[in-house]
Amino acid sequence: MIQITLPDGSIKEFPKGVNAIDVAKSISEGLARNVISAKFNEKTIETSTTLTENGSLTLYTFNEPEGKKAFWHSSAHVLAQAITSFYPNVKLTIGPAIDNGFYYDVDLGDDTISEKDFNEIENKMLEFARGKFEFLMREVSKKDALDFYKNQNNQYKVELIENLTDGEITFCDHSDFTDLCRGGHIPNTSIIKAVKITSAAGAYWRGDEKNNQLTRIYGISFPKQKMLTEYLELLEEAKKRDHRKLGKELELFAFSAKVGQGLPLWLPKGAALRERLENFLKKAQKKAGYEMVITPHIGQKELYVTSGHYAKYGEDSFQPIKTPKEDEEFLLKPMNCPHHCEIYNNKPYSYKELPKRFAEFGTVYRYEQSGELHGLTRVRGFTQDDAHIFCTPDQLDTEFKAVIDLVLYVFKSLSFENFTAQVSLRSKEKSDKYIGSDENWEKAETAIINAAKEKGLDYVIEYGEAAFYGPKLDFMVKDALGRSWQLGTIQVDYNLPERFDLQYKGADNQLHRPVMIHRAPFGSMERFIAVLLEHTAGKFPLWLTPEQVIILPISEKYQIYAEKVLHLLENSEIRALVDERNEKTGRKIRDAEMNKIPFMLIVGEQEESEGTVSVRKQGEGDLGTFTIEKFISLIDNEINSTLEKF
RNA sequence: GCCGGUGUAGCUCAGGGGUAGAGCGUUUCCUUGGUAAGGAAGAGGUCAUGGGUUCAAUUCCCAUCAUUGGCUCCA
Repeated sequence: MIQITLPDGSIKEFPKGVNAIDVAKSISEGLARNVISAKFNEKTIETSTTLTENGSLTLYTFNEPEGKKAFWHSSAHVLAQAITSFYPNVKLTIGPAIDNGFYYDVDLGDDTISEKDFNEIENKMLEFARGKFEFLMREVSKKDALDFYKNQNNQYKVELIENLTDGEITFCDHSDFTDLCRGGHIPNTSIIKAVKITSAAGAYWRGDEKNNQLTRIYGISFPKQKMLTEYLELLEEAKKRDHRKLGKELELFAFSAKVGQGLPLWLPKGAALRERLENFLKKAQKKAGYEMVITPHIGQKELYVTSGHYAKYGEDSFQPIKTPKEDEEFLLKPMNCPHHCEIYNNKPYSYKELPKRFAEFGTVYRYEQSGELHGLTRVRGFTQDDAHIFCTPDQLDTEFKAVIDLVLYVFKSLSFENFTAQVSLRSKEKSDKYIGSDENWEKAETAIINAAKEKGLDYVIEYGEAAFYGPKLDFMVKDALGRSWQLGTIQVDYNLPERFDLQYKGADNQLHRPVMIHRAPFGSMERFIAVLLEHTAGKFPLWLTPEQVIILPISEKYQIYAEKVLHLLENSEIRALVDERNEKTGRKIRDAEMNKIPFMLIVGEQEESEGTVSVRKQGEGDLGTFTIEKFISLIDNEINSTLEKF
């Protein structure tokens, strides 16, 4: 007998050789039916794996992430089987489960797969799934494994196996299909009831663009048809929140092929929205001791040679601007920091004057790869809510934490609760990507990690995500489709102060090197507004929204009263407009609801005679009759309750 | 930049080798109304751009541009 500890702490005895399904059966038949994956002593196992020693066992159904992973990983095997049946010469590479589904990277040689083929792949997968094939793991010697794939001329699997240790190599068989596999499957293929191939895309072998490009086939599968339908509906819903669609509908921004790709045009409503966001941050920054500065959009090439940007990005960037004077070259600024360093260099500083905090809504231009451009989230010209703090090494910790507070304040004011704090460090390998000494890097990395810890941030560490001059603390927020975007960022930099020879005079009457913090709570106005649009589905907080109130006269007779109400609201700094169209009230209400204007004021005979307004709240309905003063204070209260002071 | 998809009216989209359609919006007229679409008539398109094939191209082919799903990249 062996003792199995279950997640609730209970210990049960079983004969040696039981498997996860047997254990599930001992709990309930229903659980046994739904168990699709298991973990034994923190190791993922097959549900059929025989257990021969004491240990703790966790059972997973499709409802748990671990269950989904096994389900989708197993589905990837079936996908590979289906692809192989259509393209016998295909070379399989890797096929993992991902957050939403799975993919398989394959080398199709001269063949191609397009959307037209998805349907028959899905049908084939379901046909195989119905065969109720078990996933059977078996150990294979390194030699046999290599021979198996050398026979198939599959250099990819050979490369994978060469990096594995003999004795730890396993194959998985189901039906007549075999794949190199580490394990973690569902009991059999018949549990896969619904399959959707979602897209096909190019992907480089091992993620390196110097390697062959493979075809990546994405799919998702479910144990119930209904779940697939719901998933597809969810995707449709997410599309409605797409900032590109909302930006067009709400007339916030636009692009023009003539102006150029990745260069957004801000329309009146969008520009006003952006201005309000800027003012919001300026106010908080003023309290936090920042000083606004303004710098030009271009700078001499030499400036970026000094900063190191030219060596790093020069080739792949907007090329230098020439002037009639020979050898004179300017670059569009890709960053504000070099300019701010020169502002610091404008005069000598005593340690008593530090920290200096220079802030600027600085527009920068970066030649992003054409395939990387995406709505407002990835553009070629954008405005950073940038600031650079120059401080003594002693002040670094306090300053860094103060910036974290500011970022958290900004996020809270805009209801971004689901962000991830990411400590972005150097990659452990490719060190030529970075400038500066190891010593400085270590100091900077330690400073960031300590500050994040002390502030109680729930952070993750990502290697290889640092900027080339220093590590970062990034605040990541997801868009409607679950893609992560970096918004706020704080970076510690010991390098640029050296490159620009920044100094201050210390208490010892000696010159010292200041430390620099780069920070942008929004990240960029463009990306921030994009993610904000997707989060709110266009229903911005009242203080931010372009039009707060729309006045709906019941007929043309009440137009004059409507104008009067409008002026009263405008006098109280409320953004309002009158719907003076020749339409019925029902129609005006519908349009205002669709346009997501937070408050509708219906005015007719009754309101005119009483000097009141009839208030309707978007998405909620009739609130009753208010005097204008009372309505104004309703608005003020709502704004004050969402927008705390910094 | 690479691998796919897409580009038709202001917007969303249908169509298809013989130079075009719907809904919404817009304009005009009727209607003057009370909490999610009142009625009628009209205007509006070099079918992204440039080549090619064809008696004939918006439709097929190629290129370019833009856009889009990924990959790579992201100061």
